[in-house]
Amino acid sequence: MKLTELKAIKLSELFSALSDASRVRIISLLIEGEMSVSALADGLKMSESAVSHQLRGLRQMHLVRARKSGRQVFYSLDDDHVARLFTLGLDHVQHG
Amino acid sequence: MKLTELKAIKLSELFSALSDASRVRIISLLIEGEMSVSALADGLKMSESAVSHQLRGLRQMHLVRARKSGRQVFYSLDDDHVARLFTLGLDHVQHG
DNA sequence: ATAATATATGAACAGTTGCTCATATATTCA
DNA sequence: TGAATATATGAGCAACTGTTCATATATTAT
Repeated sequence: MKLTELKAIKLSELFSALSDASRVRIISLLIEGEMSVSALADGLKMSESAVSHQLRGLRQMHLVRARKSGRQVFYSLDDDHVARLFTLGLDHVQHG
Repeated sequence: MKLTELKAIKLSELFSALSDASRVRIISLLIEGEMSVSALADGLKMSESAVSHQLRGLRQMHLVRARKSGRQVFYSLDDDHVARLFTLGLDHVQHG
């Protein structure tokens, strides 16, 4: 399969979004449903700042979307490709 | 989905293996079939040293396997999870 | 208005990454 | 044996990453 350099970069950027354990754990929680920044921070025992920084990256990659409600912001997965990549990868890690 | 820290790390390591454009391009060529280091270097216009360094990482992640023949080493994808992750990701990049 | 809460953001810093260059190892050929 | 070829590896370095800390913005409550 011949890949243009641009597509190779885009593809690597997509995988980069999942290339950190903190982000993987964030995704793993969001698979259950939307969650606020502080709920994520609590659940992952990370600082809210660190979570917020990571969410920004995930947002920019269109892997998550934000919904603001009052002073909270609820994040959820942007589309099902994300969950499919996640579970396919998990498959490889667990068995393969 | 509750992930242990260990699985989160393993999963992020898997995605890290695909988080660089050079490695993505290597995988894209290996999807066609096995290829020697120098053929990869030629096809990708990378130095053989750089390709070899990247192949080592991919080998350690069990994404590619090596077959030695004479003084050449032919690399191929280690299992089909790799190709599936690749094409699913490409899907997301092209449409989604 | 002021204070409190939830999130976002910038700077800075340690750790990591991917390359180049030099060198080492392994295999083939003369 | 010695030279040539194919690949691997280590050091070194510039670029990137993920966190913390301090601060900013936005919303709600008093």
